[in-house]
Amino acid sequence: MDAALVLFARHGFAGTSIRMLAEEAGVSQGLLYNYYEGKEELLHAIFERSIEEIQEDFADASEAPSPEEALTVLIRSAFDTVRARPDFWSLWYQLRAQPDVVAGLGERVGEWAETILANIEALLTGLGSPDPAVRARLVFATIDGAAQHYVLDPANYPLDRVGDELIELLARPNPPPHAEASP
Amino acid sequence: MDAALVLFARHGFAGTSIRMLAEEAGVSQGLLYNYYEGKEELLHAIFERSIEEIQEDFADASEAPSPEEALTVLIRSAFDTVRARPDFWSLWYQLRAQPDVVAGLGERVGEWAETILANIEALLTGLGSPDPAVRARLVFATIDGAAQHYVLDPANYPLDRVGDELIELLARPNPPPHAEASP
Amino acid sequence: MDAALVLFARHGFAGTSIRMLAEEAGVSQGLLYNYYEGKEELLHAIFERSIEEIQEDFADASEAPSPEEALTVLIRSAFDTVRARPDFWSLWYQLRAQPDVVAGLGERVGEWAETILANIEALLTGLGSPDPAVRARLVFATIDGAAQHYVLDPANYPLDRVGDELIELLARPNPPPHAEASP
Amino acid sequence: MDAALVLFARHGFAGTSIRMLAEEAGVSQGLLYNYYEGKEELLHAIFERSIEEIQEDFADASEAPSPEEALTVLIRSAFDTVRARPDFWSLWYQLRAQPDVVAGLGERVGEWAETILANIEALLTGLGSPDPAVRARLVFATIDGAAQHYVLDPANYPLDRVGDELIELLARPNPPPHAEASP
DNA sequence: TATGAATGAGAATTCATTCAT
DNA sequence: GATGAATGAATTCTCATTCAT
Repeated sequence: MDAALVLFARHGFAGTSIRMLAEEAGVSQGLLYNYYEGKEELLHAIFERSIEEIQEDFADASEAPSPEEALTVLIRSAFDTVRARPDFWSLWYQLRAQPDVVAGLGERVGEWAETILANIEALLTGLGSPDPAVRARLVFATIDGAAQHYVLDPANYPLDRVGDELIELLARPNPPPHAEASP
Repeated sequence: MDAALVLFARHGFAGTSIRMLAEEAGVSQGLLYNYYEGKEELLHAIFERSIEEIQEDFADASEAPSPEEALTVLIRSAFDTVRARPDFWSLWYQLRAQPDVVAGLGERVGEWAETILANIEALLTGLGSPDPAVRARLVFATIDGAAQHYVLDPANYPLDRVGDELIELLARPNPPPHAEASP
Repeated sequence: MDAALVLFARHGFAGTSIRMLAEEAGVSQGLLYNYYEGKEELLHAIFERSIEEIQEDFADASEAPSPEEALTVLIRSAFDTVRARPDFWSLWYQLRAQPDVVAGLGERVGEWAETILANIEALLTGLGSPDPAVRARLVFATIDGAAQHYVLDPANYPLDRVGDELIELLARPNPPPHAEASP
Repeated sequence: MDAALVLFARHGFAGTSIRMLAEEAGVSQGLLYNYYEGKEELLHAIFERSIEEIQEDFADASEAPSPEEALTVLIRSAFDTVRARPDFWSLWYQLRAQPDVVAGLGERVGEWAETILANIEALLTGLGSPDPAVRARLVFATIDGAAQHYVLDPANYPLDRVGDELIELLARPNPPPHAEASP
């Protein structure tokens, strides 16, 4: 699975052949079929495992004492999971636009975006954000974009500092509306 | 090329066969080879054309009177080009992590990220941003993330409102440092 | 036809495509079909023309005053025709072992070997050769072999001197049998 | 490889398709690619094997006690190898004029002509031949020509008798020059 | 006379997959 | 648990040929 994840991430799912997979893993092609029914099932297995791991990464976000800290934790753990599993995320970013592949991946996949978005929105509401729906999308877009930029160049991308900046900017309690009207 | 772009975006480059391309375009498979040496060259041609179109989309960003407005124009035109060519951007988002594909695409491709990032950074510097390098990455990440979220669901994603929010938040002149210290 | 002959000689008949032929001749592929019904017919035409030319090369062999001179003329004209049309002979040497190609070339082709062999045999009989049938094959083999060696390296092969040597050795009247038994 | 050699010899290299090869060998087309990277590599393998076999055929030529016998052995073993491997020689005679095919066949191929020629020349020098360079070419041409004529019609061509005649004529010690001047 | 768009058939090649061992 | 021989289908690509212009 590790070998497969690397190849899928690098050459795409359709661009990776069984021969490549077997070679990278150092086994015969036939052996793959003792463990997985085919390429799709292997992808499936990778997703099952990765989703569980990712859920662990995100597990403790809800225990934070304040929405502010919860948002901070959420952003940090998002970046942590990207750093821990760049190949998986790279693969996901490639595949998520292909409906036929996503469809074969089970229902849970693809829903996490909605879940995370809803979480962010709830937290922003808790923070008194004026337009939490739109701002949640903004935060989510930033997380997603930064994650990808990191994945494209892990050695140089300052993921932490971008994360801190994002938290600084958006995970702060909003001033009450009337404060804005002050001259 | 239009037919190919649609299929590439939907099924991925490797996941689209010559047969599919010919069928979608309503021609014989052989005819494709009269115009392109193969799938790769077709992809190449799509990129050449799209890059030119995109450069037009971004052409007038530098003529804005102030950094504030320039940044606004840049963000808006980024979202405009995504709205105008969602299939191309979807394809690019799928392919940009595959080094062998990107390598065959010419030098210009892949450089635009650096160019845009540098532009943003320069404008933020002009706006007096405290850490323009990091903040530029933040802005760019947000643009990229939002563009992808839009491309994944163009019918429902509130791209404009996210864009406005981003501009509101970040394309504003920064208050001089001592103002922050006020209680 | 000249262009085709060059390509056929260099890449073989089956190894030469219509596209190559059209390119080498500097015309469109379609135009070829205004003049020839197809690749085979083009080959046919090349053979028709070449056979006529070759028959002219050999025409005056029968007018020689003596078998000795006739054989000399025959050998010389054989080498002359090779020198004049190396591409054709190269092509023929490639194709003559392929029954399906030879079959499509008309009856005359392939018979010339028998004709030449019979001529040589008759002349050798005239010269009093002890075993004209075998010796005719020897002479013919030498002509054929030398012709090919010349065709493979026209710049360096001493075709004339090999011809002279062959004439010297074999196109001489044979001494009457009893002379051999002397001393 | 045996099946391929037969087909290559009969229909030419370019004229033999993978399908024909697979059918003749009684395997699927795909299987061929488990063993050879393509038609060219198969040809390559055939040549590698054949060259080794041929070298064995010629191995003992140098141990002959006299140049006369050595030349006899050389001619006989040349004809032996042709008789033993007519398909290979037929194929070689078809291909040797095609530079691109020969180029892909390794350095050894194509050199044997020079080697054999040099051998013959050395032996003829040993026999006191007046112009060994030219006469060696004559002998080699005869061998080559006769071999091809045999290959074109193995059932009827009197290869042995032609060989004997050649040996009789040319593999004899040359009389010292002054003897020729005797009346 | 000449072109180039177009095609269908076939060639070369890759692929996912099976199975006996 | 592991292999490698084997396959059939699909994929990429080439080819000879046609035809409207």
